[in-house]
Amino acid sequence: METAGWSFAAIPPKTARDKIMSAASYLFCNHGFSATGIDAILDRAGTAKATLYHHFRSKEELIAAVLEAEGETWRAWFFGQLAARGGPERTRMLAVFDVLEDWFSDPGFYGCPFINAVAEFDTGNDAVRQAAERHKDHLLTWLKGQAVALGVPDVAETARSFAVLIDGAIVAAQHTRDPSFARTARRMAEIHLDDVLKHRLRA
Amino acid sequence: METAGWSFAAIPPKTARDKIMSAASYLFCNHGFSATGIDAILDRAGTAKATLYHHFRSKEELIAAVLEAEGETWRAWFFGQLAARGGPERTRMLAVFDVLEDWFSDPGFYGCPFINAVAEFDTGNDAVRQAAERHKDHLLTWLKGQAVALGVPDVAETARSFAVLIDGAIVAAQHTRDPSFARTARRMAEIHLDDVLKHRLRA
DNA sequence: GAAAGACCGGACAAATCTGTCTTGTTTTTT
DNA sequence: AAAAAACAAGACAGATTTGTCCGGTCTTTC
Repeated sequence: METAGWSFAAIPPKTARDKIMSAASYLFCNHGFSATGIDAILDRAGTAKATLYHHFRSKEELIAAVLEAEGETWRAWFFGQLAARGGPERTRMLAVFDVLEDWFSDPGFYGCPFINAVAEFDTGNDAVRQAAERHKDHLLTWLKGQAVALGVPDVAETARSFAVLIDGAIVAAQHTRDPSFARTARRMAEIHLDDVLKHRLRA
Repeated sequence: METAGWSFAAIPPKTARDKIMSAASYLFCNHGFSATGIDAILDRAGTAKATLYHHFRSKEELIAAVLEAEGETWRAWFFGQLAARGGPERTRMLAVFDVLEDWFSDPGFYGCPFINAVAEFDTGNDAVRQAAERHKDHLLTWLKGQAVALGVPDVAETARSFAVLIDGAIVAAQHTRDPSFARTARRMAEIHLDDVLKHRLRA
């Protein structure tokens, strides 16, 4: 059904644990975490309830496992796509928005699981918030590395700017189902880099 | 407790209907829509269950009413803040990010209710998605009006760019609890305006 | 070949969910 | 003052929730 490769739900499941993870990923991400019941996951996975509670102590632990797996799968796909693209440093850094557009264009695109999870649980759920923070740290680290390679004067601020653009593009694309918001974000990233690198030449 | 004025939950409730709306706003926005039960709303509101179902046919209708009221209250606050700020056109358009920073700085800030609602329900819930679209249309209309007043060549693209920056700043501030992402977004808005207006001078 | 673990199917418990209904009191309107 | 609407308090129904447990089957591993 889905062959995009950025969702854990798309990985062909072999063991019962994988079947549960795959079904839970799909349902959590498409219908929400609270709204998805254990029974619905079991139905979709075709497994027994005892099997689920053998592998996961609670629904909360299953949610954490799904978020972890979704993040890992997505990052492997995302950074893999980035690594496959060549060109000068600047082009490779801006390529994040080209890869984002591919992501947005998938018919099964449901936004960022971490953004969605924080939005749903929000106040008081530190486990979810910390998982989202870890995920975003991976991205920020990569962005900082690229910024350093580019010779950007304020590395942290450039990484923050890219993070804002990425989050904004994700949310806008999720709401409108219009993948071209990735290009809108890309244009702003371009002029941001022009701006900070121009200032560097002046100094 | 909360005096910020941008949340419906902060309006002093008088009638039982308002008490229900206020309690529902707070709980929905802070603990999630699905996770908040009718009984929890009743407890917080101090009203009877029959009263709730006298005013709202179902929980779904209550959610819709809360979203509508939250949107209306927020827009009244937001555009009121913007209207109170003077200065040249450019400054007033960029002031959206100053007002956003005030919003982010409130201890009770829980993100945008519409972003959170779409994130939670996502697939298949057109009512929520359309409510979010209506809300965002208000903002886009205002942004386009400002862009026209500024003499921006591509009004639609500038409005889209601002929308991406606004959504991105909201999400980043919600995740990190760091209001200064509004300033990061503002800087990119500045250079975006510089860029499009410079091109206009060239032509 | 035997032991161990993974898995199925479903009953079961206890709590919680949304929504209805009844009875009676308070408030507002006419 | 009388009629009408709003509200409180809570019982109740029916469905659904998470999580446990039991008995039997299959597959892997040593």
